[in-house]
Order: sequence, then structure tokens, then C-alpha cells
Amino acid sequence: MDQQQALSALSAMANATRLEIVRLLVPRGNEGLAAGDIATYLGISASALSFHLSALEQAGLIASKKCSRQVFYRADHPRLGAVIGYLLNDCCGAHPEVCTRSQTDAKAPNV
Amino acid sequence: MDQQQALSALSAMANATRLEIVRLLVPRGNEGLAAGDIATYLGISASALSFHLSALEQAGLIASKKCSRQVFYRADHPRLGAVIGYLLNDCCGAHPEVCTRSQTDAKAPNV
DNA sequence: TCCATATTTCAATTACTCATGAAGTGTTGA
DNA sequence: TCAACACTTCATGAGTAATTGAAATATGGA
Repeated sequence: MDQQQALSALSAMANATRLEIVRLLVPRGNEGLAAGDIATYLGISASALSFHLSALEQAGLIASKKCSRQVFYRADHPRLGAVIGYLLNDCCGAHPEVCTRSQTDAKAPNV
Repeated sequence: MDQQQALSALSAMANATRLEIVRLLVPRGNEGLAAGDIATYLGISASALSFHLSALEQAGLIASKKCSRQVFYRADHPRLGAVIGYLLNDCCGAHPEVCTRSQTDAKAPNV
């Protein structure tokens, strides 16, 4: 994970709709969710969804698999972890208090 | 750290110049760095810098303290930690593999 | 007081992001 | 074969972000 990759991941996540998509996909694991179902969950148009999905996929945060008519999207967990790792590394390497705080804050899942 | 705050932090960090500013300030701790010095380090104009600093300050990621003619900026470590905590929480709460990966990736400081 | 320094603000310009709806592609089943 | 479905692409336009240089503010020292 270099800075360029981290930046594109951050840009991808810096949007309410896309952050919601990630939150929706993460707990579904490898199975993922069909685009149409994501659109239904979020209440947005297919075209708007497609725009955001391709942004996330471009950033490497999600992956897609075509399955007959549907396209299933799943979160790329290792990549998400790598982004967090980059931030941790970059921001907290020399400063453990950032690190410590991020652990104590991560108390409960809310997805 | 609610989603709105996380989003504004992510937007603030989703920019090369601003990510560099954060990386520059984090290891300086509470002492921080004067705006002019940051501009020199990054090789950008005072006006461009001021624009980015105010975006970071607005997002709560850095804080400023005026000291005679100079303005010193420092990273807000707890806030940075809270952003990472939000991502960890939000993306990995139900999925420990994201979490695990982010730990193993955080091998060495590079600031 | 006046000039130099440090920083911010402003206005103008350019570039990017996002939403929308219409058209296009590919697949399934009647 | 044809209509319906699932999704993507495209064109347009609105809104927002970023860059630039000039002007403004505020402080310190000669």
C-alpha cells in the first residue's frame, strides 16, 4: 500500500453513499451482494450505484463477479485492512497514542 | 466519532498535500510546526497552504495556536486515532480479518 | 512611525465530483 | 425471436474543490 493507493482508497471512502456500500458489503463476506440488492438497500438509482461501485472497485476496496445477469460485489477485506494499516503506520508509527486510542475506540461492531 | 465526522476527516485526508501535512505534523507532537515552515517543507505557496490547513482544522485533524507572528499547527492525535477507530469499528467489527491484516501491515514507522 | 515578516482572505479560473435520465449491452425465459 | 431484466455507459448540468496571484491583516523591530 503506497501513498497513491492510500489516497485513492481515502477518496473512495470519503463519500456517504460509498461508505455505506462498504459497510453493507463487509459483513457479507465473500458471498457479497448483487448490485440490484445494494441499490434497493440504499434507495438509489442503478446508474448512481454503478458510478459509486466502479469508484470503489477502481480503488481496490471491492471486487465484482458476474453471475449470469447479476453482478455480485464483495468487500476486499485485506485491502481495507491495508488502508487502515497505512493510516496506522503513517500516522502512529512514531506516536503510539494514536494507535492506543484507535484500539480503545473500536469497542463494538455497528454494522 | 459519528459518520459525519468520519466523512469529513476522510475527505480532508483524501488529498496528497493534506496527507503530507498530517504526516509532517504527527511526529512533531504538541509542539507542532509554524505554517511558514510547513510551506517550506512542502514547497507550496502560503496561500495554498492556508487553504489546506483550514480544511484539516475544520475536520478536527489538526489544531492551531498563534504565537506572536507565527501560527503553529499540530496534529490532533486522539482525533486521528478516532478516525482509524471508526474505520476499524465500521469495517472490521464483524470481520476480524480486516483487523488482523491492519495489524500485520503496521510493521514500521515511515514518517 | 514605517517597513518587513507571517499568515489569511478574496476573486477569478480551472478542474473535478456527483446526480439524472436516456441509451446501450448482455442474459434469461416465454 | 422477442420482451423483460440487470446492469453499465454516456451526455449534460449543477455544485464543489483546488490553484493562483493580489490584497488585507496583524505583529515585531528598526
